[in-house]
Amino acid sequence: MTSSAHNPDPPLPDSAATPGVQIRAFEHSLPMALLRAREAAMRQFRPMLKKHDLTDQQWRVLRALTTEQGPMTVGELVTATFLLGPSLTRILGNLVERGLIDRVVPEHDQRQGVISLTAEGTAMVAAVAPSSEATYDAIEQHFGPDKMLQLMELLHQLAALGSPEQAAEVEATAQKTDVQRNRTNSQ
Amino acid sequence: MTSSAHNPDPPLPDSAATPGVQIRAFEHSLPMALLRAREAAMRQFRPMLKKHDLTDQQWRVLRALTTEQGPMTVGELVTATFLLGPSLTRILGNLVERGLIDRVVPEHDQRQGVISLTAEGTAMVAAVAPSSEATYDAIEQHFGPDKMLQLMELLHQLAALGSPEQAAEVEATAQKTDVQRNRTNSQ
DNA sequence: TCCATATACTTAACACGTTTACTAGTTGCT
DNA sequence: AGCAACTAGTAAACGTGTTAAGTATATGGA
Repeated sequence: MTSSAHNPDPPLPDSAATPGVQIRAFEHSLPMALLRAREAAMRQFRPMLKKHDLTDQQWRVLRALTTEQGPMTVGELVTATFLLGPSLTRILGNLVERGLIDRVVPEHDQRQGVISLTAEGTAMVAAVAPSSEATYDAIEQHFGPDKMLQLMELLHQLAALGSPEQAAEVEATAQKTDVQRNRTNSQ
Repeated sequence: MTSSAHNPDPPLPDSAATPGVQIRAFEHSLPMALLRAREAAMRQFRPMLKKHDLTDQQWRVLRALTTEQGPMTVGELVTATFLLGPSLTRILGNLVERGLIDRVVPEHDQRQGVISLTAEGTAMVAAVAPSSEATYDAIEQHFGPDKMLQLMELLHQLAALGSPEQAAEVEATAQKTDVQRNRTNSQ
């Protein structure tokens, strides 16, 4: 298994099925690399969460309620947990049913829902947190703390491309390139 | 803890809700950082895919059939696309219905399904690929080609932690740490 | 030959991701 | 006060993620 220096295949190999179409292999796909890396990381956490019957996302909600101090509105949870509204609605419903969180409607704005941990929710977090932190540390230790810092920094910078302004810029660049490609490639 | 280089806030701030529980903020969560970064990247691709009525995953399947030359078994597609079997079953059903792929059962092993692109599927790939490549290039250009290389390398290394052996090692380390924590932390 | 075991998928069930449309409550303007 | 515009969250519909269980075919012995 000499996984050798690097890539044994050329960046954009021609395909037998569609000779004219150039398309990069998955090894060179950024979203794919991010997906695989995340899966590798999550694989370390999931068994532990499963013991407590928690999904990744349910755990994210409980964590957010612990980290940010105290109760939060649904909207605040959306940004804190990086979940979409409709997903969060379902997750909160589930967690309320299980008695891990409470939900109240404040008088000053009856549209909102304010979510807080119950005693049971707090106990659940206390039960899971140590293993969760231990897993983080283990990953960091095996991967290398220096590389971990580097990686986190790059990821944060990449995530910034998702901001509306930057995303628009990227798209504009892409469309220019796309047109050029079509000019040289088609016919 | 080597990670004190440049973080403005302390690694593990205490929480008001649960004074005893130490838990890191999402900014220091690797899976979260990976998720955000991937979302930022995918946000650039999705509008284009949507024009052709393709989901990320459907596009992954078409790409795999183009990149790896020619027909592939369902099992090969599972590893190539990093999709799970049950998801792939549904996706293939969808793509067959839409006439983008064909499916045949080889005589030498009637359990398998062999998938190949139809002419329409090939046309679809040809229609999408240029924009897809243009988007890759635009992201790379805005992020910086040097940083992109660095990031991809780190991601590949991190993904290696997902291999069964390495994952087991990490888990062992985590459990040791977990026990220590419980010894020192709990009452 | 026969049968236990393994392989290659598929089905089923439940949870989340994503988009679109909707409802209820709030705010601002007249 | 009265009504348009906005905000917070939910409902619905469709597709994927994940696990467990099921089906059909292959394979390796006894």
